[in-house]
Amino acid sequence: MARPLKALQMPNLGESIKDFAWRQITESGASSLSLRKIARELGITAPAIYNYFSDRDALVTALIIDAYASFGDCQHEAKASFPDPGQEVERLRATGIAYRQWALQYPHRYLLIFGSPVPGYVPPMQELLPVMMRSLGALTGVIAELHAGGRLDAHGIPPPVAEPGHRLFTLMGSADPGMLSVYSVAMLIWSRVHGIVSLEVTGQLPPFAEDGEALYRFELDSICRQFIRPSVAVPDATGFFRNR
Amino acid sequence: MARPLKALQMPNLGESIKDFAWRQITESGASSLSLRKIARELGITAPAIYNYFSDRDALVTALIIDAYASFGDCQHEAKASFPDPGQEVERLRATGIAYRQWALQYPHRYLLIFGSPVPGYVPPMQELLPVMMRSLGALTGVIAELHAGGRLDAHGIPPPVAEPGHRLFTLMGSADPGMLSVYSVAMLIWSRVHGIVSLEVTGQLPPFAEDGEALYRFELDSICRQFIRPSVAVPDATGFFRNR
DNA sequence: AATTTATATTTACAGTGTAAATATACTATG
DNA sequence: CATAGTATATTTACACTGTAAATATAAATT
Repeated sequence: MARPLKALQMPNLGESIKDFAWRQITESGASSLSLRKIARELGITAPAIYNYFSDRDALVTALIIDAYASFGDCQHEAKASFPDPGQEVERLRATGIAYRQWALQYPHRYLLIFGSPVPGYVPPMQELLPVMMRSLGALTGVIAELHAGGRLDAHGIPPPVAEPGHRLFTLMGSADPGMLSVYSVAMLIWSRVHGIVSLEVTGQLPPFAEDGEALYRFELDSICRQFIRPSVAVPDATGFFRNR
Repeated sequence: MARPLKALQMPNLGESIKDFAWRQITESGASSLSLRKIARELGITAPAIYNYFSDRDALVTALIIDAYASFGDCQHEAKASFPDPGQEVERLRATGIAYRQWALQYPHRYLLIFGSPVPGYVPPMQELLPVMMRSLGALTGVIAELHAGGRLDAHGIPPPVAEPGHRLFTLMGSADPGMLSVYSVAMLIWSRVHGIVSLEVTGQLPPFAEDGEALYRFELDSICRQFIRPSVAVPDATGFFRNR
């Protein structure tokens, strides 16, 4: 037999391959992903997969893109849960909480994105940049809104080096150079959130600190304390907007 | 031939295997580590390695332990560069700077420790805990010294859950339960430092923020601002030791 | 009806980690 | 000194892996 009748074929084989790949990753980790094993479970031969993915790396890239989509959806949903003006702080906290929840709910997706799990795989940044920017866009969006509302404290933050036309401007949705340090704030917050969550997900926190949730909530609190001014029209003893 | 003359044998074959493994990791990444390739370059056959390492994983564990030793040395040296009483803040900054420098100098060692690079490898925590604790001990030591000098601000920090006899007490070198929140501070600082450095080393910072050094120095500054009180006998307008 | 294209299969190759059996150099013991 | 035991290697073999090449056939197109 060379090719089965269409009636016997599996519909959407491309999606099925990804499904089985995810199942395999979830069961035994991303490192043990095997085209042959996927084919075996799908009842086809291994080279047939090459009709849908030119490479094993192409499959991994497709999985990463899906993971980023799931992650980005989660981030944007969390952000949209506090849509009203004046809810910027709650919006920021919600995206932060959602970050950790998503990572704990889908540790393998998280590790596929932020770890380096698959043997010889090198991520094609050019292809991944759009989905990376979209998911990061939830955070940068919140920060930009805080900035617009005059509640962002970005003093002393080193702005990234970027000439006009740089992708950072398109990410921020603005060509205002003053937005660049706003963007640096997003990177700093991202790195803090990522730091504690990555340690927790990879199991490097548990040997030392058992209660990841408490640590994480403290970290979110101190992030808010550092980068957010108290609400407008609440001057302190020394002056306006001077909470440091 | 079954066994070459001792005169022709390579001395310290066990060490040589690790050397070639490191060279291989440095050249083409930890994921492409191959016993056969090591044996080929060493002029022996692959199974001969099993006389020195029971497993491929055993070899990886040995490499990780070496990497931790290098990392721990670097941390403790940085700490020892400001040994005098009263230099606690400089001591903390020095270990922070050293953390990033070591990671950038030996990215593959860093990734071997903090990433999950080798295919099916699962780290044997019980075996690695001592070297992990030693390298983390530099940071916890500095924090403990800040605490002893009355310059640590740990208010609001959730202490880890630990009954007497827990390894955290041995790590802190004290059975004082009050030291536990001190320990949480170390975890928080570690996670922040790790977050920004891991993004930079894995190349996930560059697409967005080019100048990692500036961001890192800012992060160290804000860490110091958050957790360190101003020096003694410098009361502010509202009272002593009330810098928040 | 003939041709092209899409989707498989079969076969094959080079690579991997590692288990088993085997052979020899070195070391210790009777 | 002879002999047994141990350490260190080789050879062989197995079950995997990703993937390239050639081939065959169903479905779509001309």
